[in-house]
Amino acid sequence: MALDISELSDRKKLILKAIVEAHIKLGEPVGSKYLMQEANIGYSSATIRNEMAELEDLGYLEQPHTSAGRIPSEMGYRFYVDTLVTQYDATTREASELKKMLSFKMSEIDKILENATKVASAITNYTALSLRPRPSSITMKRYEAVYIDAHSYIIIMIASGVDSVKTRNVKLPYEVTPELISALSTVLNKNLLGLSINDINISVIMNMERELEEQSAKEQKLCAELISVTIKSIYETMNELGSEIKFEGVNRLLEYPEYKNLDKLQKMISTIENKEDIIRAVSTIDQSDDETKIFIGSENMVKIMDDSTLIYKNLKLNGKTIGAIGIIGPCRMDYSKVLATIDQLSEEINRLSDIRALPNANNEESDK
Amino acid sequence: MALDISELSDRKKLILKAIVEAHIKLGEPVGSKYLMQEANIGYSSATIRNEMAELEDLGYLEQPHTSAGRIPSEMGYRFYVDTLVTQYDATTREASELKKMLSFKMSEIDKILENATKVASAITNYTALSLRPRPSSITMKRYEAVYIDAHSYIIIMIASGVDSVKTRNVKLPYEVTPELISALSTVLNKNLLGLSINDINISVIMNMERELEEQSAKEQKLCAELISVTIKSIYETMNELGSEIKFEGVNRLLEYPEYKNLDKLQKMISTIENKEDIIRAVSTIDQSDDETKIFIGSENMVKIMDDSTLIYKNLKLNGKTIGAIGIIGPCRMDYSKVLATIDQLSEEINRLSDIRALPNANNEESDK
DNA sequence: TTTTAGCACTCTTTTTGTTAGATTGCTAAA
DNA sequence: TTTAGCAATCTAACAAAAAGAGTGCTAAAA
Repeated sequence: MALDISELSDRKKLILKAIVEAHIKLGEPVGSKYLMQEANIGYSSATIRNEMAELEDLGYLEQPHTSAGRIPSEMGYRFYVDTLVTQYDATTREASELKKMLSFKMSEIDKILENATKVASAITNYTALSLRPRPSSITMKRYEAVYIDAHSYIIIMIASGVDSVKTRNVKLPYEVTPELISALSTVLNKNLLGLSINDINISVIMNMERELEEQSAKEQKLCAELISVTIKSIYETMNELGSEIKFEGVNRLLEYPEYKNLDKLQKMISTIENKEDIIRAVSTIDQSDDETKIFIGSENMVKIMDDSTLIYKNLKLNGKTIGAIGIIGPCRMDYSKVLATIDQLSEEINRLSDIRALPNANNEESDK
Repeated sequence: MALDISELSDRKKLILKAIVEAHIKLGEPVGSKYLMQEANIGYSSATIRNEMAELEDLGYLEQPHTSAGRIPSEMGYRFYVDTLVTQYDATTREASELKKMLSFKMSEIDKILENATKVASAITNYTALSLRPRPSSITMKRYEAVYIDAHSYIIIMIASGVDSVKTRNVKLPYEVTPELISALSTVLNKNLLGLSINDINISVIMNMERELEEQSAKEQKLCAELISVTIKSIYETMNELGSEIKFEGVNRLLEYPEYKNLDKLQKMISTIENKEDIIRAVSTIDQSDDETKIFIGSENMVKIMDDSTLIYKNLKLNGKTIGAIGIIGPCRMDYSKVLATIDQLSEEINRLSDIRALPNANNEESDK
């Protein structure tokens, strides 16, 4: 099955491309007669038939049943996107609309991702998703511990690069004072700024315990415990921050006949609702990778998502990966349009940095 | 059509009840023969037939077509839940499981609601939803303003009753100092504690402006603007806090034949995805109401949700409404089970207050 | 008077059969 | 090497028939 691309003649490529595009357009198996008449292939249906038979032997096409036309196999789609897809030419109208939709009152990372997802889903008419950056790449640029009462305080964390603010409520089985919490603030900022989840090791923690002890003049055990629960909270927050996934336009799935099969739809919606599977699938992708990734059908994807394609790209802002955006739909997807939309979106977001630099009077929410 | 309940003979009630329950179980129209054999009604099918014909005349039953059995009309369901439903006797096993699932490491309101929704969906096998309390009933017990840089600061708000913490990032077109932001903190806490969204009026705002001016010794215009954007953020946060709605188990919809109709399913999923419609529908319910509300079919519900039932109940913790929980499913719903589950859940949550009172070592996240 | 058995009638669902249409693969001719 | 033509295969669509379910009504039984 592992055949060189060079094995395909130009005519085979032409025919394969025509079949994939016709199938994307119509959603039905395409036959030799249709190809001869509608696609501009200068051969008779018999010739096309022969080529199709060979393409099927090679694994690029499939035949649902004897008297049906051919549909592309996963391998066929893969070949199509890898070599044949002609870049979709986003019309100027669409591009400017996209820019308008995106630039609307945004600055905070969650907002950008949310909006990008909405725009992507609206323009492509497929289900879109967004992901936060991986936990390992998240660092904080500021910590703040706020005393609530003798048995609880709040940690506020501001993530670097993006203005995302997270808070966490910590309850304690022992008593603390406002002074101790304030000292905790100082220690956190002194020791943890810029550290990622992997950088926070025992020696860092030990050091923090010692410093808190010195600063607060409280007993060693109390300080150790306070640092311990605090670190645990920070750890959990960083993890969560790195695995948020959001969907937009789930209902659009229903517009495509491939999900009219309720079993498939059921599985797809479960996958979307549970999220973990998709997060795991996407976690294999290098975060600094600038390429648009395409997973067709069963290609190392979540097993449940056979027959579906995920197109996925990391988003950068000021050179830093702030997350990723993806589109999910049937294998029979308008690849050129989706690819163009995703590329353009990521470009526009990159360009947003200029807007962000300007101070402005909009208040932006930080959490939701 | 507006007939007294007293008009129904006991036998009619018996038969109506049997029909509703059989239809809930089977999902199909039920006929006289089935009732005679399976339900324990001591009459012949002919007698049952006569009664059924009369129940149909009275509006309690419907006949999809001549040779089909009867299905309950909305009015039939309504009568069933109002008078006939025998309280589902949650087995001890189920009850204890429920308690176990609920009590797991919870204290923060979001967690409680999220968990309750999951449990409700899992036990009933329908789609569950949760809502936050209405904006008008939300007050804050603490404000904290944290200086970030000359052009931005963060407001932290802690909602009363529940430990829900919200933060908001505010960007400014003019410069501020740490001292000014600290003064802002003081002013906020002095003036806004315990005030709901409706209580914050012009005179409160004017007073805050004056106090901030005195405290910070900054120029009047700057103080006025700072108060203004801050109030705007607080206002938005309170509003958001009061209209959060979350769903769990959407995929379960697909298990019921009434949603096999893709059109209906499509509408339902859109409704769920857009949320506003449901929020609006539920907003009509008195928040202090302790009753379990049942909306069957077209009864003053979102128009899109014809053929579906929403069961809905406010949740209280320490006597205060902390939100609400609901179940959505087909009209043909296992009412007794759903009602029992919801009632039991709300009771268990009420009882959680005891657990909450104890200090404990768990840290609980506050935002997500 | 109330209940029930029986039966004709209606409508749906399932089955079966038939036909028309689509598409292929193969063969033989161009 | 390409193409025309044709038999073979399969599906989709339609129609007709049969089976099944349930009712309403009538007349007999309790």
